[in-house]
Amino acid sequence: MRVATWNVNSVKQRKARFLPWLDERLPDVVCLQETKLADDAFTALLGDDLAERGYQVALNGEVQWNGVALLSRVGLDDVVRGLPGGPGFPHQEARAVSATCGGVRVHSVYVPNGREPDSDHYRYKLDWLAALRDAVHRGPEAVVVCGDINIAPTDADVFDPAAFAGHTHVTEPERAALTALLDLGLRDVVRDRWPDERVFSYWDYRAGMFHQDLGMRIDLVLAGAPVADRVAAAWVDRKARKGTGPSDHAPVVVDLDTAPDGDIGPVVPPPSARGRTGKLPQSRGR
DNA sequence: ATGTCACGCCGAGCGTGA
Repeated sequence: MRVATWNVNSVKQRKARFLPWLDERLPDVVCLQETKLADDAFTALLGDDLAERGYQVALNGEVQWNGVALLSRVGLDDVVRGLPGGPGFPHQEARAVSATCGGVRVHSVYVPNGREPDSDHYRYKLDWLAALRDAVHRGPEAVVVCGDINIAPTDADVFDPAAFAGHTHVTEPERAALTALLDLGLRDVVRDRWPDERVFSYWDYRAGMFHQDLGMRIDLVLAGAPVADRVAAAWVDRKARKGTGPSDHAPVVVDLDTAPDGDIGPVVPPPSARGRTGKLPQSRGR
């Protein structure tokens, strides 16, 4: 089972990059962040394209900012939108959606940026992370938290720690909030796979930062032990950051080996085995 | 001192967010 997460920075602006990427990488589960689109507009934009490819869709979007999605072709059950009891700014924003896909509880999250240390938005970020921890804590051990976490776990996850001193994404309270989440038994599977490599997932659009590989690793896949033990590959898809019209984030891709009991969840037949339209039933999720 | 994008707004360029 291939799980991918990608902050697309507007799915409307990214459609021409997203669909070819989907057809090349063929992920079974896709977590999207910063879709920047209300749910009806998302469905109008991509509903048919995703149904043709066998994906069910769970959405939590809003008109202008934020927005997350969860796509799955290995089942999409028990969808939860948002973080129950989570904080707002001031209202609850569209930053989380979760569902059970192929036997794994999958969370697609877009953690608040924090803007400036000790700002209202920074405190909101810490509160939001605490609510995420609570939600994961209440759920099963077979869990994966995927998304734009907006925290560089260590100084090795930024191109120059000195350049980030006093800024968000690297402060002790943010890292402590991430550690509290990891302490539930989650593992940062990309760092586990590449312990000593320079691995970034985000590069500012400005100043040729990508070209110089001056980035940060803030898009993470955090897996509970039953999932982390199945990781066969974990990597950042830098190719998706190249060329024209990219997001400022690259996708993170994780392959899971077959579960110990051999249950890989519902299997979607290939297009040739489908009906005349090549389409599968749509998700009933809004 | 954001070398960039993307958003709404309603018709262009500005304020906001990252």
